Amino acid sequence: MAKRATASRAELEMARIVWELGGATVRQVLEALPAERRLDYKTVQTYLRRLEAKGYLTSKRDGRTSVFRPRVRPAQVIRETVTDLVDRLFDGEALPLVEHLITDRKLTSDEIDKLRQLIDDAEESRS
Amino acid sequence: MAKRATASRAELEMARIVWELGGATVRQVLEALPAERRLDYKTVQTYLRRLEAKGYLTSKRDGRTSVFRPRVRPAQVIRETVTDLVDRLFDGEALPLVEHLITDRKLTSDEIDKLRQLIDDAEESRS
DNA sequence: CTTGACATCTTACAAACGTAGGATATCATG
DNA sequence: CATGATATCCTACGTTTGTAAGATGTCAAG
Repeated sequence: MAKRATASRAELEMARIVWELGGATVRQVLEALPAERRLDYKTVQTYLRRLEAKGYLTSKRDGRTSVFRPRVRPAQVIRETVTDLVDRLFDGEALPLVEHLITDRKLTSDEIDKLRQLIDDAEESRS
Repeated sequence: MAKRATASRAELEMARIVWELGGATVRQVLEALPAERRLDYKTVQTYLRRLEAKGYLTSKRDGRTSVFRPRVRPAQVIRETVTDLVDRLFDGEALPLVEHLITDRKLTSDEIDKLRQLIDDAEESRS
């Protein structure tokens, strides 16, 4: 595990979009941001550049534009980020966070069904 | 909701301990930290002071020692923190995070049982 | 060809963070 | 009472973060 520097909150926000699109230009990321998140083009560019420097993304020049693509697997970054949160806010226990998510964020009944399914699956693959 | 400044990662780590203990001195927080987290007494003190300045804690002098206590409800801070994470990393969707927690962090079967219970309860109180 | 529009690259810059040092007061103990 | 341990208060300081400006290049349209 090459220990890359941790990505900041704003950087992760950009990274997620790149993951979702599979790869993206600065402009595409900018446009994929929620409407209320009004950032300058240059700002987004800075974040993507920093993510590249930190090893999260690679860029390839296509004409006069750079296309950024994922370099580490999202699941990996998510794991690290969530682990850090769980460690700091929940003393390393995952369940309280799940509990918070279920009780505090009102899940729809669809989501609850889906969740039940997930649990069954998880239990099945439990040794 | 008086918009207090967001607490940093290290600060939240301290806040959690104060919540857990109900109230604590610098030394108590220091000693409650995981062994591998080797921070200076003064560092912890700085975090607690900053948390107080940001409105998360209050302090009361007891002799020559200050006792810090929670000023905002933990659940509130957790909600804000988790919401931010979910927004940035999961596009606002809570379920994928739950999914990650269930599949990626191996929950024990005890935890899975507890989880089922939580879900049933949640469904019950669903309108 | 000139002029926008859009890119990149480099640089900036204040605020927040992580982490602690110094100065100084106080309390227990030899 | 001198001394070490422990506290507080205030100050510091390099790094990261969030956010963008300036300089410069390029392509497409009039």
